[in-house]
Amino acid sequence: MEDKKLPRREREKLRQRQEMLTAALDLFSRKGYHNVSMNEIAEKAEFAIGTLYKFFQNKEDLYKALLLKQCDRFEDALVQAISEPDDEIGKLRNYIRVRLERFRANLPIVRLFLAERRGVSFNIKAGLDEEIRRRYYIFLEKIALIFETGIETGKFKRIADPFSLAVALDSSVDALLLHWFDSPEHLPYPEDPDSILNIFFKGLIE
Amino acid sequence: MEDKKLPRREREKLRQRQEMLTAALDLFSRKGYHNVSMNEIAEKAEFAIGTLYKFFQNKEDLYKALLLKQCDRFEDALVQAISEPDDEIGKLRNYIRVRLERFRANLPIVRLFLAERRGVSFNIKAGLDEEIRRRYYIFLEKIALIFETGIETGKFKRIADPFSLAVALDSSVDALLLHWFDSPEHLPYPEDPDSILNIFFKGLIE
Amino acid sequence: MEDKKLPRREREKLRQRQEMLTAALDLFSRKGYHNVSMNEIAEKAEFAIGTLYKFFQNKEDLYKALLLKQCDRFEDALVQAISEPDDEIGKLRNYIRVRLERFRANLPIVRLFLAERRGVSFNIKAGLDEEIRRRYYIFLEKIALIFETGIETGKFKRIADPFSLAVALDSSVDALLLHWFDSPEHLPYPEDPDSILNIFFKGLIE
Amino acid sequence: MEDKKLPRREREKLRQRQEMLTAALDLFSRKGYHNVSMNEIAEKAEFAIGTLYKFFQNKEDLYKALLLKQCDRFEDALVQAISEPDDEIGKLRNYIRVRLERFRANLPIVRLFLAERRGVSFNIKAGLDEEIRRRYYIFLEKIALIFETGIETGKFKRIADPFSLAVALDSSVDALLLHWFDSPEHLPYPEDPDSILNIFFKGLIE
DNA sequence: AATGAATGAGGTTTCATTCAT
DNA sequence: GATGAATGAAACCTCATTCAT
Repeated sequence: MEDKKLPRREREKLRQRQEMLTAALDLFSRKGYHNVSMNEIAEKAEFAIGTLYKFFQNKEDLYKALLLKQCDRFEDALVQAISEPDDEIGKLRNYIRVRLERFRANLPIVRLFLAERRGVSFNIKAGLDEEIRRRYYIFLEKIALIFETGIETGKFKRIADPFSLAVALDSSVDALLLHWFDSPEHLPYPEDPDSILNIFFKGLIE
Repeated sequence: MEDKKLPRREREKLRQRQEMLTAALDLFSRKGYHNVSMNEIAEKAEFAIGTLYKFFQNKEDLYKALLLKQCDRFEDALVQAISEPDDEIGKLRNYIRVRLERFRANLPIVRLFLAERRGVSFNIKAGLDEEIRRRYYIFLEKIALIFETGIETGKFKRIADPFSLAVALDSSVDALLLHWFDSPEHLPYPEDPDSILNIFFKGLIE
Repeated sequence: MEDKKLPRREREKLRQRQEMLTAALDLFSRKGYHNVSMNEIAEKAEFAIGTLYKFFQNKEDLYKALLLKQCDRFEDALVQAISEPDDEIGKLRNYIRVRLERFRANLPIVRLFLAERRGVSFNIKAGLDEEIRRRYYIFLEKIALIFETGIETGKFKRIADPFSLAVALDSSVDALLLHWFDSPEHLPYPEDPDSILNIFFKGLIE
Repeated sequence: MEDKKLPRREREKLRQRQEMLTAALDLFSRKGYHNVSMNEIAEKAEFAIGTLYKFFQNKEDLYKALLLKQCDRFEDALVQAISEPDDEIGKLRNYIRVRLERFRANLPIVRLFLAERRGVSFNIKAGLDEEIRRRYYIFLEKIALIFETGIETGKFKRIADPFSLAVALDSSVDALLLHWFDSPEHLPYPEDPDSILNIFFKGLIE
């Protein structure tokens, strides 16, 4: 990005911060927040523990920075997926496709998110889960808007309120992908986003 | 139940164990496994720490007992809901209704489950998450069977494979209810199971 | 002994105490003082833990009673061995023979003694080790007396002061027997007390 | 020694480790393994408990390091004592003299060894006692070799097998020195190694 | 600015002992 | 008198955080 414009010192610092976050991400996603020590992270990142604390006030802060950064990347990718000039069905297809890609590339991180989003907000005292849920809600509204538009333009039937549809679709995508990746033997591989979308498009009855 | 038939000593022990589990459930579900200490649980349950260890071999054991017990209760209620002599649509309605009831009564526990079921489950070394996922999978197959039967008897269209339908329905119910309870202002209250079922029944298109 | 004369109640109590001591001896000698719990002893003796505490004020007290009782038995056997109407050499032979018998029958207890007698008096705050060393010293003087008499009657040469001889003989018997029992492959079996006695009788030089 | 050549940091670490071991030795030898807590050791050594654990993985590890280090020092001193160019009698004299010195300087440690070597060794789970007994056995064989050589060169009579002689001599030295130091009033002070050696050299009879 | 040794609060767990029944 | 459930002090050990170098 515009890193080039920063003084060398600043760029160097960003690079170091990045290395710490990368090490932390790997460890957290494999072992969980409480089973990773700051020393472990420092060692993997090849910095002294003191240096780690120069960049992040404490363990929680590091975890928070890590998740929010990943959150950004996911959001960016998904928002782009549903922003491309396409009709509503195309947007939903794009959204599912990007979701699938992200799952494949980042299953460990995805699990971290799900834990924060759904569960007990294990891990952290500060309001990280709040923040993540808030952003998640904002994203869901974007999906809801697709349904809304589709309904208003007559492409979709109004079978439920748009936000509920967004929640249902999104959670189904999550759950189906998790099942596919956890136990591939129970489900056919979703080569095609439509295999998921059809569940909502076709209707079971009539 | 039949506790009355047990000798007084045994009944007393069960009651104590129950009090410990109740205290633990409350704490675990609010703060997460790693942010609750055994001393805290003992104090809340108003027992000495040593007494806690008389009833549960260690912290993990306590957590496991807690979750598996709740798991049993949920399963029983849900299996009963889908076993009543009813047609496929009726079974699904019952299932959603019972789910909703359970959510209302036990939101904290539900969060614990979701954490173990979905992600991370970094909470525990032993294979508790495995066990819970295994049981969850078995339950999903029961739901899948309802779809299967419905399809074979011509009540449902075969818009996707039955297990995928089960996953989608179940995760949607979870997600919708969580949203309803977390932020009631974003969604209409699901007075009627059909408000959820219709998402899958009607079909968005055509 | 004169148990018969005691009232039934008293005899019963003695029998119970005996059972407790037997259980404790087995456990202590196999696992060591600190690796045996009072509950374990109570369970093995088939009494309630409270009953154990009726008989012995605390764990230390139990251990003390146990060791002193065994001490008595050993002493009695050894004192008898050296009291029989025999000359000095015969007495020493008897003494070694009884020692060997005791070793064979009670190696675990013997180890407990040695620990208290030689070592750090691990185990116990109270002066158990003092008491045992005191009694051991008294016994050594009896052995010393044999040497003394033997010297005065011209049977033995005065190659060292009698108490030193007693210490040397006794510790050698201990050490040789321990070696024999621990690693039989390193040493010939002492079929005959003289194989030990000769070390002191014959003299290496001249 | 060559500590001077080590970087300052390393020397500092060694010094700290030494202070911890010294504190631990004093406490263990006075109170026994199970009656000393890690906090106690840390406090006596004037370090935080965490620092103690930086140097030793756990309590057992500390105890082990302590004993094996002392073992080395003793062995070195004794092996040197019997390696000097001297005849067999001279070697034995040297050996007893060094033993006596060590006793005077390190009675507490000696007690720890005796505990591990002789009995119980209930102190520790890991095979520390095995290791110590193994090394002790190897040392005894060196003493036995002196007797063997002395017998073959006609200096000693073959009054018993050489290993038994080694065991008897060594245990007698131990026992006599322990008695001298514990209760000086019972025995003459062994100014001269020969006062012990004569017990084995002269022969009581004939 | 970077380091990493030192810290010590706080976690889990055990077990000798008491005391209400 | 016998019981054994309940107690809680105290043990071992970890790890987030600080600060002198």
